[in-house]
Amino acid sequence: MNISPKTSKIYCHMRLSHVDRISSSTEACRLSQSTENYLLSIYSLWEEDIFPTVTQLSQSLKDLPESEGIGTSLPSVTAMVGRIQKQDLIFFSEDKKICLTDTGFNEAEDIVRRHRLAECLVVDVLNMDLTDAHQEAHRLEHGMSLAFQHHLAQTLSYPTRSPFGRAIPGSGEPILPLGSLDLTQANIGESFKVVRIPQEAKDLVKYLSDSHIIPGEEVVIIESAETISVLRVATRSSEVSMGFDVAKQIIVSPTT
Amino acid sequence: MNISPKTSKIYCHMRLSHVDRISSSTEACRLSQSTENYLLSIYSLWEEDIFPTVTQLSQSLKDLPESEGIGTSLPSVTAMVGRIQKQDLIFFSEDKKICLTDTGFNEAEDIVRRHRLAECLVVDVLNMDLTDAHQEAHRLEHGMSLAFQHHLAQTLSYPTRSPFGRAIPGSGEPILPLGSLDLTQANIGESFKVVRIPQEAKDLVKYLSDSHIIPGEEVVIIESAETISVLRVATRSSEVSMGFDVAKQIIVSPTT
DNA sequence: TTATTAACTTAGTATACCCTAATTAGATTC
DNA sequence: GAATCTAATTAGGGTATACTAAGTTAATAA
Repeated sequence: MNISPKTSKIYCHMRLSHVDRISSSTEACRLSQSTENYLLSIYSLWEEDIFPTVTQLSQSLKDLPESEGIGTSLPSVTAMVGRIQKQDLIFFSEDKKICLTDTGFNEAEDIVRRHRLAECLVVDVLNMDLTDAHQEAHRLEHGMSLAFQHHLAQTLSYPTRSPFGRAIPGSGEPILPLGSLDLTQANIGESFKVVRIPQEAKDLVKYLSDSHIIPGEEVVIIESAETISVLRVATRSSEVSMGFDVAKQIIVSPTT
Repeated sequence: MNISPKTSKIYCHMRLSHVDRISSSTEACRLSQSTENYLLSIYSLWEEDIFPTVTQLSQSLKDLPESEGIGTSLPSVTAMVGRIQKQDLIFFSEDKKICLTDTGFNEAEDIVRRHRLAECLVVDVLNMDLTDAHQEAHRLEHGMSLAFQHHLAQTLSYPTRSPFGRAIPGSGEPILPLGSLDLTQANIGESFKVVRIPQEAKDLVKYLSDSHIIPGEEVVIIESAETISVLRVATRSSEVSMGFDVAKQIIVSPTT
């Protein structure tokens, strides 16, 4: 099958109204932490227009902080996915891709919101290093009640994006602002505002935040050496280099 | 055996230097949430000079918020206590009372500190209701890293007591200030400062905080009707009544 | 001293996770 | 079309946690 990712999203949602109706029954008890992790991963991939296979999901779970590779063997993931499927949070498309049902999508939005609000908490309130924010949030997210979430959002004046630039579900913010592109696509000499940076790799996050390449800051491409796939970027404070693979993960939008 | 509780505390500590030395070996991985809950309960009881039996512990675990009675059957507690004992966090005294080893005591202090700092967070930073603080903190405590703890303490200007008046371990604060007593022991007409109030029963917490009977506030006993075991107390804003059993749980100290 | 009770343990299960190793299914390739 | 390779599952086991029901032990009471 070869539907474009965007189409798949719509397809996914059309599907679920079916699936969902079949049995959205007994869900009195909260989801397990493991289940929450799975939904978080699946949602994050969905934001990148990816509907993962079991193998891909297993791969992406390995990137989750705190898990340290535990619970990510293929059989474990298969079994876990089976359990989550039984709870009607996900379903398989015909081509074996994992998709969120309506219920699953709502639950995923909730856990992602908690995660990103927690990131705001540790960075904006507790002044912790951006480098640790993702990991800390990942530990905290499971213990955040709905009331806690609301009060936290209020305290933070209803943020719409995480410190890494990820949209907080329910805030009305689009996943990416219109017209945004990754750094490799940005024109040399033009000024761009950083929208989003990667969050998993600690070293990278440290490098970027030290270089003032964080959401809200302005950057200008100075030089793009395609042969060696290195980009040279001017930031507020200095000039830095980065490989294309890293640049691809940095989303910017034109300064209007 | 009939050692007084205070004596027992000392006894306990003398013991552990033995016990601890035997095997303080492999504890690379963090404690399970369940274990943390057990240590929290045992530590809280210890603060009240109680060294619980398995049955008492089972009882006190039922009072923990969020657990909703789950995991508190006698066989479950017996088994769990056995596991925790194997980790050298607790041991049994000759008269079958559960005591913390040195390691266990340190771990317990840590989890209690996290719990009480979390209570400060939800009340002082997020402006949540005192009524919910205990429960919210109980959910959050497990996800708080050491770094998070430190930053939180700093943000809160290193508090020494929880919003309910419980001492935060490591802050140097004594469990109870010298000369403190419970409300039933307070002289009529004298002014006292509230030190500590109960935290578990939500209705009671609501009643007390609505009546301005919270740590730091001043109260005066107006009347003690022993025959009906009812105390009449003047607070900053009004006069309220309470049974002796409740008054016993409210600790005050003389206003010097 | 025996009967009763309270406190605790053991037995026997169940569930939610985790793993490695072996096998099947599906697609690709020769 | 048979060989191969990858993706996914099944097989077989393990741990931590939960339960009910059926003992056991120790103290108390008759």
